Amino acid sequence: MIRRHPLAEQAAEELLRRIGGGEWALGQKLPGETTLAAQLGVGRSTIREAVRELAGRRVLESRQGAGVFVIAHQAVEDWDQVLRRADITDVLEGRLAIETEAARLAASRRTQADLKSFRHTLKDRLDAAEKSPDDWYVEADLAFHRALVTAAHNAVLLELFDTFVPRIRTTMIDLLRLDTDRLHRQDQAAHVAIADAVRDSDAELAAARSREHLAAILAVVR
Amino acid sequence: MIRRHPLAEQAAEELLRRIGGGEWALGQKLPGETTLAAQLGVGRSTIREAVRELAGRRVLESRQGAGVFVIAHQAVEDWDQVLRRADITDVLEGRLAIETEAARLAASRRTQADLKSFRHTLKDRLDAAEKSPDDWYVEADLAFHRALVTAAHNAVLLELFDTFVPRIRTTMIDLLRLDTDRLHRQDQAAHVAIADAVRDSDAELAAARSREHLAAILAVVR
DNA sequence: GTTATCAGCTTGTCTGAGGAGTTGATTCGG
DNA sequence: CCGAATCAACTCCTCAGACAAGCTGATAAC
Repeated sequence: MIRRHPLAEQAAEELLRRIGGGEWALGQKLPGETTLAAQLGVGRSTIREAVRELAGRRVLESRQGAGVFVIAHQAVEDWDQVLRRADITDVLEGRLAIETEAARLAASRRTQADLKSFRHTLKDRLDAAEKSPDDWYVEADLAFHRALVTAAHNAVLLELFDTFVPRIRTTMIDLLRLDTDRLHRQDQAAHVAIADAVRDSDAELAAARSREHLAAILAVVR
Repeated sequence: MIRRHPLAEQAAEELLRRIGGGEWALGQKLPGETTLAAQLGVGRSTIREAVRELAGRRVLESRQGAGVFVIAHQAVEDWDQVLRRADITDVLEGRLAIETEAARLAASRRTQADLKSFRHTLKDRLDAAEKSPDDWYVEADLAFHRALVTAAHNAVLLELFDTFVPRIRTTMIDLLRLDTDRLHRQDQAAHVAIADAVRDSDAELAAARSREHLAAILAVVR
């Protein structure tokens, strides 16, 4: 038998499986360390580490003197992982939802600092499009989009965008490998157009232009 | 009443602080367990539990014989917690972004099963609006909205919606306490209207009606 | 120059001991 | 009979020591 995972991790997975299977109700106490150790055939410290791991994942909570309690039936969604596994089209549609709404809000909330940030990131993006390697260009592109979402002044939308970024980044780089220069330069105009609509406080136009731009990317992938 | 954190938790927080502070680069090895234990003035098993906790939070990774390595500079975003702390207006704007896009997509992707689900949840919602306590009504309302997002057939949007639900649920219940019956009955028409637009495959109308409905809720909060 | 070996590191696991906190039954006072 | 104080048994928490298992880089052998 090959053991690629340490015992403590295996024990954690076993416990998580049982918890998910409803063996213990929410808020209920698990058997004691010694009992669990005997049940799984491992030492006490191994069980303790397994419990610690699940505590880190916000599934268990241990209270000295009282016991170990279930506080969630499954691990919190690890969004990085969810996004890594999701279809890229689903991810891009999610991005489209977030960013078009952000563009709409930004049109009515953008500050002078936001507009300055647009000018900055747009210039960087243009420079990068002309003479930088793919990954730099993608970074510059994402910087502008992040500035746009920032201008919406909505913490939740910004956190969502940041969560999406890692997956989007790798996708964009992959896309550029295939389609060498079609996206690069003519895209700059689309980005400027979005920024202009936000500057002019035209919410509908900003949203429409964002949608159009992101739909174009989506079309390439599909 | 002050809650005394166990040493292992304190050690984990200290390590997380140092990692976030950039003391060790991504992928770099931490000092050995014995070294860390001496540094923090605790036993080796305490350090091990701290490392295990951070491993559960996907910040550290330990490889037998090699060492403990940094795989992220901060803990993954716990979205439940982010949403709990965020302004409710920000949360509702996020929901609006997700759901209007979902309505738009649903209009072109809805299946017969989705339409059946609409009829079901709308009926439940009507019943609950007439004669059920607040929390049941909220549950019925959310069930319809979830059916709508499900009909978009996009796993990311559905996960996002589910992430938002806990926070939205408590907010809705709070709202109903204040504003006893103004929202209840007249809202049913708005929900039916959304479902009809999706049934008729009118993407723009479905999105517009969703936006209008959710903006109304947002207006109450603001 | 390439491969084999191995000493010295690392983490993994178990055990025993004692400390600290919680809980529920028991006892005591009214 | 009821409420409060007591306390024993249970729980998790921490430490120390021992040994196993795995990795790494230096050294030796070819």
